[in-house]
Amino acid sequence: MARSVTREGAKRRPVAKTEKKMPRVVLKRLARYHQIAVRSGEEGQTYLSSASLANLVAVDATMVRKDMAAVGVTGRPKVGYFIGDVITRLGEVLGLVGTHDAVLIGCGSLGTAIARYTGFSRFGLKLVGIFDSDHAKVGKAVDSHLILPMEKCKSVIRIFKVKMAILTVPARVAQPTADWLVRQGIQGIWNFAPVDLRVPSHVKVRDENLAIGLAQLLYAIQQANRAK
Amino acid sequence: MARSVTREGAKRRPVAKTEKKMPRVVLKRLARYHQIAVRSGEEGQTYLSSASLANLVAVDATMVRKDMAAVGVTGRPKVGYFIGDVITRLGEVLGLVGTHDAVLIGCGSLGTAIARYTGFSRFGLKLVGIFDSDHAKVGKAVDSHLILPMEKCKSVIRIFKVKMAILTVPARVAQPTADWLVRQGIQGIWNFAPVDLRVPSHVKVRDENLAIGLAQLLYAIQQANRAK
DNA sequence: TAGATTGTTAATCGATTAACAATC
DNA sequence: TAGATTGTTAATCGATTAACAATC
Repeated sequence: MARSVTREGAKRRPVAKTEKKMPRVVLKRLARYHQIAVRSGEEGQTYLSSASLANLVAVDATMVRKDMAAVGVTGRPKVGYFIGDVITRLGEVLGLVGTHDAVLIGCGSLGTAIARYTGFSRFGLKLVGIFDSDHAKVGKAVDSHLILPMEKCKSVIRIFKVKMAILTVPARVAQPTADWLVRQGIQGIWNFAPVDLRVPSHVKVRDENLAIGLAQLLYAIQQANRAK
Repeated sequence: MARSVTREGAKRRPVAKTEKKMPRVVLKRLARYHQIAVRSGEEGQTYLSSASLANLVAVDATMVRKDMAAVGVTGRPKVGYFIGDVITRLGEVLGLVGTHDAVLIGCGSLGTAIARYTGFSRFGLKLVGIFDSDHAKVGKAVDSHLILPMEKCKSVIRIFKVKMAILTVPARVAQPTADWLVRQGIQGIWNFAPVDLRVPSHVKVRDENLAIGLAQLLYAIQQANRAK
């Protein structure tokens, strides 16, 4: 009771709407909106309606409007949302502005694929070094990157003040490597090893567990066949 | 009203619990349990408690028990769940039994990385052909696979009765390629192009949109820094 | 103006958590 | 037996959807 009175009494100040932490599902949609807006912009469109976005993301139009309202993107009745606004604002919210230096650990097939992929530069991702503990790989080139020995990783992180690591090592060594990265001051780990990493709460992890995606697809196919 | 009466009146038959479709979030957890069980088994453990699973998946122990009950895995008080049961039953539910033939379309860096990766064979995934429309790539080897021309894809799908495709083509051609695959009778697409594919409802798609993962990580890192 | 679309509040739905009983 | 752990029902919480008002 007392609490609700307090809340009622307090003046509603115009808080920057980004401040409250977004739930995961919302973030996922926001990232999709952003992606669609970028692509639509490249195709020469200038406005997107909540209905069209909803259609592309397979979600209710009301939710698109709510999401947009939540991040402070305002649309125009009868027209829709201005694509420039969507890209700018969602880019801010998602933290896609500026460059993000990262190290990549593990130059196996997946690691080199990621090192070669240029699409992430759109998000400001920049690899300042790629590393492997296998000395046979050290010195080889992956596009413009030279594979460096793990021994050099520590100083690269320190010198470039790297905050983010991409982890593409075998499952077995993923956790110890992550522990080591955390000790070097890494704040975010994009993990492609099929393990759920344990890290201190100040470190953020995104587990890109591809096997889980495969399992989900196999389940869906199986369901569809069973229904028949 | 009438409906609820009908439901009440109907005898509760012991339906195989798998039949009702699992929500996405649940599936994700099930796939993780399976992964953990496999790994724990390899390490020589024989039982897993709901608490330990909950800890590894960062979820409430009650939910683990509910999930297990939902798929029909029964545990033993004071002991936990028998790892063999967990692997077998979850494998069945997720459709990880038997082999799943698949074609891979697009032998760029990500495509070849996936073609090289052997970890998915654990789920019964078997590549019966890898394809590229770039004739300069055709004939080259990716481990034990030879890159085939797209022109051959149709007959491979027909001859091997392939139901699943892995799509690792550029974003631009992803949708038309998917449309074509659907016409060839493909039932499931594992899509790595950064586009949400539109397919008929009888075709299942898993969008493995890595850029969304990156965006989510960047957001989390940004949030953590802002909080300070 | 009429119509289309955004914006917002209220209702619904479903997933998660809490509490506790059952069981080895 | 006592204790630990599973299993299940009820309460809570939060996300989604529905309804409708506001606006260009």
